[in-house]
Amino acid sequence: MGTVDKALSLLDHFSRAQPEIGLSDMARRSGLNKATTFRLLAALQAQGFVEQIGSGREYRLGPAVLRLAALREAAVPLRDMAATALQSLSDATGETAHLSLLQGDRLSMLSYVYSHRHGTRVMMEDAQILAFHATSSGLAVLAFCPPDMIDRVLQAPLEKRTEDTLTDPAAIRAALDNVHRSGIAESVGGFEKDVHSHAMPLFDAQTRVIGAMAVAAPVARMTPDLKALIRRELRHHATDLTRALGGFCPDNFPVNRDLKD
Amino acid sequence: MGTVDKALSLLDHFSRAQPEIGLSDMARRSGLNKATTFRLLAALQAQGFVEQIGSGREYRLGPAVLRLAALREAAVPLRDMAATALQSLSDATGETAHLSLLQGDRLSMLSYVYSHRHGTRVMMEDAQILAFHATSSGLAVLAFCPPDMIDRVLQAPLEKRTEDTLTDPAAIRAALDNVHRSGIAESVGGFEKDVHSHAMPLFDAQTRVIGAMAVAAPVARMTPDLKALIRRELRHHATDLTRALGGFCPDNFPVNRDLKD
DNA sequence: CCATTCGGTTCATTATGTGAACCAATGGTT
DNA sequence: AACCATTGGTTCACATAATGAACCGAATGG
Repeated sequence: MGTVDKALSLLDHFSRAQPEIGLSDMARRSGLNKATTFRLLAALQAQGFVEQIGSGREYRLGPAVLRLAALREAAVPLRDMAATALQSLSDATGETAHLSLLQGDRLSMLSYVYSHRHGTRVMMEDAQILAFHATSSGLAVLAFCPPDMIDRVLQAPLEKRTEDTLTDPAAIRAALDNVHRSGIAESVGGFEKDVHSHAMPLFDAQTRVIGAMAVAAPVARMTPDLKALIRRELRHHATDLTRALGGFCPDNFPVNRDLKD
Repeated sequence: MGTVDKALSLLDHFSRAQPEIGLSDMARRSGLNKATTFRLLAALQAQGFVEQIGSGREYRLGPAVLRLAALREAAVPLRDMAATALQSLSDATGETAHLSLLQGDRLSMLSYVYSHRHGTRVMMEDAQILAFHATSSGLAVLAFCPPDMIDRVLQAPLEKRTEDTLTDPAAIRAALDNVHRSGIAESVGGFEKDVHSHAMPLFDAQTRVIGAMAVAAPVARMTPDLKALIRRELRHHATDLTRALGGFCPDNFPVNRDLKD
């Protein structure tokens, strides 16, 4: 692995739960030598990607990322488009709609919109990393990834989030086949115990998968009617968004195959 | 310069005017070898910091920065940053530093920090609403507001807080012109009789004004030296905070116009 | 149809990053 | 107060990993 990769991958250890990380801690998490970690952090700090709280204290993400994000948003108004698409999807289904983006080998949540139709709803966490095997979004994306990436993902340890999480590679591959056939991935309680979610992949101009759009509903509220509604709306909104982003569904994608599978 | 620094500094070449940059172009701008540039961009791309538009096309900022920005936002609330910036500004000047935020058509104080250097100091009131025409913060913000908002503010009744408060719309517009030229607004006794304050606007990622940072000193203590110090420090701290918040000064902002730092 | 671009690749050279060991400082335990 | 286990940070001999001139094939375009 190159030096730059190591430096950038340090940034991945920051999360909502761990917004600040000390030097030794960071070295431990990343598996790098402490001296190496220090120099990498120093380089990141020099460019404003991380900063230190006080004097000789922990590191956290720096202001440079805000600047870059603003520029990215100015160049690619994806967030705006996603927001309106999610709003519409959430309105149509009465459930939580969210959108995640594939970044390298990771899938991270970009944004979400709640519906206010019901007193209960599935809550989302900002900028969360989604496991491929445990979420509908993950399955939707993985199904259309290159085979070598699927292999890579499935040979890594697969965390058993709940008792219903799929962790057997063979079972997951079977699920991916299903996704390929219907274009929609489904996960019942794989991530959170009482969440039933559907997801559909999004594609770029080269018909590569770039992320997924999903609807998450409480298991208790799921009925055949709601399920049909969600699948219909999801199909509609996801293909619309793919098109709006200038992307195309791949040839083998069951775009208008049917509406009730 | 280390490899990581070089890689990260590539990202600095993206801007609003140049959101997409080709490989050769990037090599030229950065002064690095084309092969080096390629490998650095590849590393950045692998982590999602840049992405390529089509097939073999230009590079632009990638989605990873969005994720990091979201985490930064969650980890570092605006209030904290304001507090440290104000503390530093107050320490540097020996006077009261405060920060106000534009909320709709009102300017409200977010926080303030006193200096303990002198026995007398300008006192602030929590969450106070600041009149645009009577305070340096108000003038600083108003100067960079859209014209229709300026009109709205100036046609409303303008309270004469002290005998020195500007209430003539024409005089205020003249003051705004001054602010535009120097980037700093000044008010002597306009709000409280013996308060001399300087303020500088803060901007968001869309270069819209979001508030102002200010230093307030007793009129009796103001000397040419102190004034120069305040202007210098204010300029420094305000632009820093704007950057730290991921914002940009608008093009017409006199960022480094004068003042030897 | 030649001349430039472009993005991307190769490979010998060496500069650059690496990590075990080592500080000095801090803080909790006894 | 002596102790031990931490912390963030530094050093330096060593070898890995970055470098850049030259090269490629594919688009451009005059």
